[in-house]
Amino acid sequence: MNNTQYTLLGLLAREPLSGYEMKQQINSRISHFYKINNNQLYPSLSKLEKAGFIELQAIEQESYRPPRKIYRITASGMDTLKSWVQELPEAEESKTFLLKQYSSWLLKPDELFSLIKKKKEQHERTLEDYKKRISSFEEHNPDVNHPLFSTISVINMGINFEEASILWCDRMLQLLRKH
Amino acid sequence: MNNTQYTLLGLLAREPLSGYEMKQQINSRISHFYKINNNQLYPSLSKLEKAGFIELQAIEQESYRPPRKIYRITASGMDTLKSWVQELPEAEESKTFLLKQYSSWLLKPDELFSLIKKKKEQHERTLEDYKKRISSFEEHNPDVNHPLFSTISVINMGINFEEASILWCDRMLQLLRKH
DNA sequence: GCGCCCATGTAAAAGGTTACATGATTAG
DNA sequence: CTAATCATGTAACCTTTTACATGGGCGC
Repeated sequence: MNNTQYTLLGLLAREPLSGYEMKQQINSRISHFYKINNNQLYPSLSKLEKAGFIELQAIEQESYRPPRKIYRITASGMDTLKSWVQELPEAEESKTFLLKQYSSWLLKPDELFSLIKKKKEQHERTLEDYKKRISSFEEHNPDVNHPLFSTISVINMGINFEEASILWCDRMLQLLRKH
Repeated sequence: MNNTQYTLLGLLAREPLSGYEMKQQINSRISHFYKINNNQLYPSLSKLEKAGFIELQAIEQESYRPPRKIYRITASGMDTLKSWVQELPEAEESKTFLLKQYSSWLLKPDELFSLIKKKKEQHERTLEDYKKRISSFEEHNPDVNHPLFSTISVINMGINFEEASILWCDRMLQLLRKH
């Protein structure tokens, strides 16, 4: 099981869909951080079906058009998806975290709360690391055409990302405290 | 030529290095967004050498240790790297943009300025897209265990990222205006 | 008539991960 | 005596990208 297969499960957890519809949803709704092509889609569906995580619900035929194979998720697929969502990915796998969050509605509020708390701590550690690195350069004020200029600006981008992530975690934790 | 090969060129543009040293630098300095392993490293070095973008500077042998092959970048390698850095990657390739920025010191200040301006516009477009999407859900205040809750929180994460990126672009543009 | 949409799928290639192999030295 | 470091490299596998194939209907 990989990100692609879990992503398909995540869509089917919301509603039954055909392969074609899943591709459309991925390439529109979550296109800013994930894309899929036919060669990942159709073999992945076959694998998920063989593993018993999804099953054919119906084959729709609309006159002249090619038949649409509508899949639905099974109970075992739901369980598999849920335990994947619950695992905190490594710090550098930001894509994976986003994909998991897309199915975070499957978790109990307190499960989601503790997951995001761990996520926040992860970002705080990375932020500390960046700040340590940049502090050793702080005195220098390098010219634009010195390598150090790029080194510093890349670290600054990292700092901005980590701060944005921490902000998001805080907002989520606040929201979840109300429940 | 792929990200891995350009990344190696980017390191050699700063100083001559052995393959082992390149791996160490990647897995420490820029580890938060890029990693490399032996099977990418050594074949890539061979390819870069055959293409004439890098060349052997020396083979250092320190008594008992294995010999170190020190590479340096060629003029044609420098040109290739520079034109790669100058191309704005697609919006979803944030990793690639970071890798390019690591060698942004190669560009003239006004070249870098216009690159970052384009980058900022890209993020503003994506941000608008996210805001449009979320506005259609705004009235709803879904329960934690409704799929819409996850949809909204994922879009919110996207908004935070885009805003952080725009902030970074603004800071860079301000810095570059001084030059 | 040309290209796009629908809807499934496959083939080939490129890119990336994990694990292994060598062999001397040093730190615990 | 075990594990780690230095330094190169290869083998096997998994993932991802690009391109192709079918075939009716629709817009220009």
